Amino acid sequence: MTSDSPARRVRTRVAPSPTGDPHVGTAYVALVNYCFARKHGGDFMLRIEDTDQARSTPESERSILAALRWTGLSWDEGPDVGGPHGPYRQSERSAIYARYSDELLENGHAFRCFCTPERLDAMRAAQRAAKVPQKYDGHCLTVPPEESARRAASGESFVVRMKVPSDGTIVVNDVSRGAIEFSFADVDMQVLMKSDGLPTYHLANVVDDHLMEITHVIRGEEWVSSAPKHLLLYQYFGWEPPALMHLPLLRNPDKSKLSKRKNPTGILFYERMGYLPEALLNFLGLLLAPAQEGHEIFSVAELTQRLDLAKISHGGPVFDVAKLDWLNGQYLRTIPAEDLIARTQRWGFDRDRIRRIAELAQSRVERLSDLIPTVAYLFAGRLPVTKASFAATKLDDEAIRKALALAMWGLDAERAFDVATIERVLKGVGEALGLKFRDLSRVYYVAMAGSTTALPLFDSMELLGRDLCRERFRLALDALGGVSAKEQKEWSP
RNA sequence: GGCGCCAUAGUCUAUCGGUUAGGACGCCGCCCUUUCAAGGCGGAGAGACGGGUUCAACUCCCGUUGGCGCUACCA
Repeated sequence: MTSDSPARRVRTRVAPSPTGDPHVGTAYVALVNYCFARKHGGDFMLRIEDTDQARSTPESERSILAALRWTGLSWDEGPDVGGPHGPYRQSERSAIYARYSDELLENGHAFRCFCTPERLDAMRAAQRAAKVPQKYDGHCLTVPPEESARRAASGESFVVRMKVPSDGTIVVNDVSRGAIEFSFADVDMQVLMKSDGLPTYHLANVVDDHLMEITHVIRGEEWVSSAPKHLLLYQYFGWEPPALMHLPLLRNPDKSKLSKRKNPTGILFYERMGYLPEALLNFLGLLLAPAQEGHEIFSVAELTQRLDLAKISHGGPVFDVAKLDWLNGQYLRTIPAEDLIARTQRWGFDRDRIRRIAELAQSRVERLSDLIPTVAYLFAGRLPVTKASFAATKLDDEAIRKALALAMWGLDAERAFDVATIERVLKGVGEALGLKFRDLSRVYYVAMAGSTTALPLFDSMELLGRDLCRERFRLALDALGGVSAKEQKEWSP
């Protein structure tokens, strides 16, 4: 099967894990999958991979759906729209995975592993010390099937691991990278079912892609090294594997993997900053399809025409905000003025938001002409804060930086971003630093509003939203010289 | 450390053995202009390094270096 003449109806998917804020990388992967499916008259679906009970949250899932919807990309099947291959949320498919895991166990392609985390840790430590590759040593491979079944039945905790041939090689045929060969000796006996009875990514992914009739798996490069395991699973089940394609990972300007510590990575950040979804998608599209000379501006429909998986370049592209800015400007300048007004209204002037801001501002203005300057920071992106801006806080440099860092990290660890949460976290920082919140708050006013005079802090922050607040924290910290690695270690909770 | 992926200007990229190495962002300059933008025009700026193969290498091969990813009962 080639990417140009698929034998079956093309079906692609994007499968985010709801463990954090919607990431631009998800939009990037969704975009290719969407365009590829459209190009071939196929289906594009959304699946939620929430098998990590500890980290998955419904808030994150809602936020990811909202962010993806904002981009304008639409899916034919998914947890919100349904479809014939549901459920589309992995946490609702446990019975299915258990069945396939049992099948593997029965056929001898997998085995129960009763090793404790402690033994596994010790094993890895020893391997590290001996400078040998870290992988499961096969300790439970020798447990006889009857004993294995008995121990499981008696309630002993176990995981299911896949068996891997002891020698030989396996070739991963990547649509654009070509053949990539791996020795089985380098493939670990991956855990397929966790002790909580839920599958790991590897099992769930393979089972779902097969059941959902996915023909092309287009995903991030971080999956290349586990592709052999996936292929092996298809083989064990006797299923035809889908075509595989690994996209390069988006990078920070320093070439490291795009991360929120160094850059805004949230789709919603770009929304809050006032980028148009068309511009964001156009920008991401530029990383997927070579621009024709002098023709950098194109729609998703045009990208769909031009997309050629084999031609996507393999180097990890830096997410160049300057170029996104230019593109967004192009879009903003060419849409009709009526449209500009409507979009601006939708972006930051919906009735409820305006009303709330007006109520907060009312007691703080004496003339109507005071209003706009008073609330301007709520409609701005990045603020021009400098070291001098913090003079009014009357705190020393280190205290300010620590206050900012602790607040940023504390807020990052929270699921919610509302007045109550923000208040709790920031006041907690005050206690940790032994400062009266009244004094400490000035630091946050400057960072969030650019001045110690503003509408109430917690409301302002909620109104600004998590992404914009994080960016302002980051910028304020930068203005003061940042946080050294040593400080980061000392200050971390 | 092991395995894998990658390597053209600061950034995104074109080139699929023979080009003055093309375009876009950014940067600089000029023009337009009541300012600032926008717009127009122009400019500086690139094949990581070392070996091969070939009449010819950015392009193919090998090595080095560098970047990145994986190396979890996370995805």
